[in-house]
Amino acid sequence: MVSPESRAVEPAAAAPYARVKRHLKAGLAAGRWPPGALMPSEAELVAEFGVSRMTVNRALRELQAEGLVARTQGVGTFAAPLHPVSSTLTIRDLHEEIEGRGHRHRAQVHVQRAEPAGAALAAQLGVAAGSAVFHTLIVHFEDELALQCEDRYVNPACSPRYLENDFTRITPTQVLFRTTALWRAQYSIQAARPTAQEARLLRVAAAEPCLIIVRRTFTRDAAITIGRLVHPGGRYLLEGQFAP
Amino acid sequence: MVSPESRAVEPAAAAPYARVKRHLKAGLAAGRWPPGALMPSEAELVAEFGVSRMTVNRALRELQAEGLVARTQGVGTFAAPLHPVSSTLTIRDLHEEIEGRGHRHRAQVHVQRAEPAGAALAAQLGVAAGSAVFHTLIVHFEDELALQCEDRYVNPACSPRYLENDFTRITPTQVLFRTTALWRAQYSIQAARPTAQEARLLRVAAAEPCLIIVRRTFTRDAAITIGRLVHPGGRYLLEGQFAP
DNA sequence: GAGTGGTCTAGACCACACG
DNA sequence: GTGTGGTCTAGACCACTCA
Repeated sequence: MVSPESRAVEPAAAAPYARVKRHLKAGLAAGRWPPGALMPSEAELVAEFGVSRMTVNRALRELQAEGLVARTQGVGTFAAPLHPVSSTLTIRDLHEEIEGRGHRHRAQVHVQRAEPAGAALAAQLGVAAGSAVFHTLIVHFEDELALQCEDRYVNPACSPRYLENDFTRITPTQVLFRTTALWRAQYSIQAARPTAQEARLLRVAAAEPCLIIVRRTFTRDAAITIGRLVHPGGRYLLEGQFAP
Repeated sequence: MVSPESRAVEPAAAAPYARVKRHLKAGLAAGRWPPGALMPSEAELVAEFGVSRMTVNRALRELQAEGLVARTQGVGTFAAPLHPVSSTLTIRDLHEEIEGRGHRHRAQVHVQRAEPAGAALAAQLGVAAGSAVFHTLIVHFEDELALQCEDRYVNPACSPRYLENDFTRITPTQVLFRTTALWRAQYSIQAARPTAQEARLLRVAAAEPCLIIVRRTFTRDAAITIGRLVHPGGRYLLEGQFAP
């Protein structure tokens, strides 16, 4: 029963499900329904907004997906505790990031070959110990300043032609995105000193604090690659945001 | 037309929308529909699975929310480029994290008072320069090993009774979660040397690489708090996962 | 049993993009 | 115009929880 005119009056939240969502979000932000509190049932919202239950259900389902409410069948909908603050961290391709800043990206390739895998590496990549894996060691520069040392091992089964690329023109990340079906990624971030080799390649002091990201990516059943990304401290900042 | 018996045979994906979703996810993982490829339309999936359009629509909408497909009205559904690999990074409350490992958490409170805010800090917290803000400086130990130095400023308007807490018993994070309606968080992560004071408090060498997280949280319109969390390198590892 | 969420349907109207 | 996704409805059946 919403006339087109009334839509024109409030274009910000034309869709009924969005209106319901916005109303609930605003209430949560305002501190009505403190964490754990029982929120209105679907039936109540149906009556309040004069929409169908499916519409209300969609609003609540999306709030649940966003982690703002918790729902239990047979019990009700509750304001989420908000405890585990999960943030979205975007790891962009370095080339895009540098060019995005209007600077020039240059890559220096130090290693690009197949090597027999040691036991630990073979286990991590899920290949037989001693079998050949691809290895690249590349230093990325932003306007002549070393920004990242990228030491990467690739499972040949996932990207057989990996080594044929010219890594001064395309980054390993880009290659792997294009040739494999990424399924899962796992990473850890820590601060540490670079290895002697890394310090030399990055042209920093051996004691320079570095941000070290170890990242493993997988298809559904196999490991694609494991990479160690070393950034000189102060030259790199990971940034993230979280908004409900 | 799915009989109850056929459900019993495959309990893993009883719900039709989940079956459609699973089918599409599997196809994406298998490399059918490479990034950018046009995927089946809603009408085609309706015919293929013998379900209603709303059901198919829900499956596709959820895949879109998960970043696996991109949809454009009037055009179609496409396999997502997968380019911006966003990962979910969970910053847990330190107390829970330590206890979760079966260790003991102890907090040493060095500063707990109101202070006049300098210009820069006042601007970040959105208060008048020189007005009082709450300041806590706390070192967190895991079994007598310093794990984090937490230097935090709090907007008094958001948590007026902040200073009344016993921070050896409850962490600032917990207090703020309970007393404010968190709305948005923004953080940056980098590797650097600790300040002289931080090194002393953490009992590490001045040159020890540290993982430094600067985190600001906001309600909808005001800044709640800004915190600088310093972790001695090697004693802390941020971990994250990304799975479609 | 009453109330809750979980899900599905069959049809509908709309906005949009493209040839 | 045709095909696409975006959305809504009115009703339905089910599973679950709690008193």
